[in-house]
Amino acid sequence: MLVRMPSEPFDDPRLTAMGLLFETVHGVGHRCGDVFRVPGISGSDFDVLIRLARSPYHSLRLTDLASQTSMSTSGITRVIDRLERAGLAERVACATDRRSFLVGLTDEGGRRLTKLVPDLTASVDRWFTSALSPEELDGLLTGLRKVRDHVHPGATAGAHDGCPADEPLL
Amino acid sequence: MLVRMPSEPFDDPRLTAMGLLFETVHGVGHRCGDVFRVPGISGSDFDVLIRLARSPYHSLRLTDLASQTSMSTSGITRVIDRLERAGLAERVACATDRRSFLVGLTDEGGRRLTKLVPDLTASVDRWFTSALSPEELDGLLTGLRKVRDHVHPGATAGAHDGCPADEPLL
DNA sequence: TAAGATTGATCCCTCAATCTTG
DNA sequence: CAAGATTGAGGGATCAATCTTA
Repeated sequence: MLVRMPSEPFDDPRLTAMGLLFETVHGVGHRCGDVFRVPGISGSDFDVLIRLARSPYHSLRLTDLASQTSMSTSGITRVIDRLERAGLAERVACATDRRSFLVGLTDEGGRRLTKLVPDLTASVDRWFTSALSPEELDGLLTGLRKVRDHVHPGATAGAHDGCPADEPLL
Repeated sequence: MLVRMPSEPFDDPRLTAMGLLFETVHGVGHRCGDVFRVPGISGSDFDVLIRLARSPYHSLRLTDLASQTSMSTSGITRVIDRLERAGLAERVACATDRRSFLVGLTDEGGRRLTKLVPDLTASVDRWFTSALSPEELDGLLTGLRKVRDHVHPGATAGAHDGCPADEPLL
């Protein structure tokens, strides 16, 4: 205990930069999370829902959801279990590959999302984007985009390439 | 299923900005996390260890760790349980307030951290800071700092104000 | 053999309730 | 009563193993 240690390596600017990055999202998540945590939806649930809403025919394969969200396939399985149990999404067997499932947004899922998004947008504005000038925000987003592409190429993976029909599910 | 929905509210730039923020940290965490995950240290464990290392006398109160890290006091209790079990930190009863504990870094904890940090710094450099030009990084950090201060004032809380002795623990 | 999905075990965190001390 | 810390219950994520299909 109580070793006298050179604090230099612990104050490396790259380390503090990472610390800042984590503290910031943690804080933003904490502030904005209440919006969907109240109606019993987790952050991952919301992430999946909005990705479905933005996809053609409101559907994606489980695998594509996994790679887009950087979650394990196991994790996605459980998210969809929850959403299906809540009636917000549903699995549809893939016509061209019998190993695979598409996940589609239900009407109720769409309604819930539509109800939720304005509040969330306001909250994000309140706690994140409005804290910066347009120039500052632009600088931040440019940096983020570049880092994101560096650590996670394929963030937009599976936007309907192989299996999923380019036709409505039903 | 398959409602035709206006995708406009779902593509609100503030929402995509938040999505980008989350994707980025998630990606960076995933890339750099192996450095400490391998020797069986979680992200929160590391966060606590390095905060201790940076504090005077390598010690902080549980409560202060909680507010600095934005974790619940319960969460901090369990982190310290793990670190104590691993011999990397130890509780010391607070002399001036018998409800409170200081947590101090052990010699072994200091060694482990010293061993870990260079690898981590290299990994952060590899996956985060080196992806940007100095100007871009500067813009990113400026924005982050501003948002962080907005959502989480008191990030530096408890840097020895009340209880903790301004003297060595032992 | 590999890809898509699921299951069981386990880890980490939070909330609510509780105990002790100020 | 308020503050510091701990405990039990429960949610959410991962890994490794497994099953089915390509």
